Amino acid sequence: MYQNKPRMQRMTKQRRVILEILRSTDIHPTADWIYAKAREIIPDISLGTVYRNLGILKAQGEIAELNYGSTYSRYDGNPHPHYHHVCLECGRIADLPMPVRQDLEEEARAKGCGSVLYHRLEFYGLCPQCQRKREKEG
Amino acid sequence: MYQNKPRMQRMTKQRRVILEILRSTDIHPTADWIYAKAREIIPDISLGTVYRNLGILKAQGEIAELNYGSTYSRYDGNPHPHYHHVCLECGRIADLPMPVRQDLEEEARAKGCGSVLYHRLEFYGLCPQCQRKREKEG
DNA sequence: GTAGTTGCAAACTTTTTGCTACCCA
DNA sequence: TGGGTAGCAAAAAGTTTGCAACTAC
Repeated sequence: MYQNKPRMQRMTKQRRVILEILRSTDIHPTADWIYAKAREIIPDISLGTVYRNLGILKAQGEIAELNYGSTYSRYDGNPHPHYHHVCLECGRIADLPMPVRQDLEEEARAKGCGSVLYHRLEFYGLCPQCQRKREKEG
Repeated sequence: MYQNKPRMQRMTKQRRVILEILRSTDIHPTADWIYAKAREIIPDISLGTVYRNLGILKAQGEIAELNYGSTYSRYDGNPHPHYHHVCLECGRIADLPMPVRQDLEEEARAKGCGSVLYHRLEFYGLCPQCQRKREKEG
């Protein structure tokens, strides 16, 4: 939705350290946490560099970002459980008319990672409009 | 994770309008969009009021907020598809060792809401640590 | 050598909050 | 009438960006 994509990449010390930090933990850290860790190794690394590299690594598919694809929240007037389709092109979010699968929660509970009160499921792809537009443009 | 929860609630004109706007659309709008719509009805409503009421309505379970429960992004060093468990108490995010269900994508595609390239599934509840803590505290 | 990258700092965006006046129950 | 709520504006929090110096290839 917003990202820089230079043509060629360089493996700088900063980028390598950020990637190593991210690969050596499973806590799904925030940019700030990564920044603090990185400073233990490169004391004068800047937060801007951390963000820039996270963006590049994400664009390369080396890492994943856990959010809704945007910096702001969206609100849903329907508080009952249901699934969503999110368009990667225009950001449109649509309700999906498919039944909520309670059996997924059973399966998750069985893994012993804690209690499960509810779940959320989102499908990412192109909405019908953007699909059509892409076909026309080739 | 952060929210105001007054004991008693009043149904003000502002709150009613915000709720009506949210219930009368299916585009899953942002706070700003709701603010613009609300101003057509209550010209001097403020953005702060919109945010405050969205928070209250959410706490009451009248509406839902579509984000990760926090304002910042989290990063995952593992870019391969997998599911997460999010703790509602401490915010911890854990990887779930369960297989990715491609059949869910098939089902979603069949609904005709667009193409589906991948999906995301998160389970919300208490992590083992917070579960134990709650048991001890009664 | 050169184009991508860095640190720094300022800017930007979204959301929260302090305060006083207000108004719903 | 009292306490939750509104508007306003300033602050906070997270993220992005312009720029000159630097560096990996």
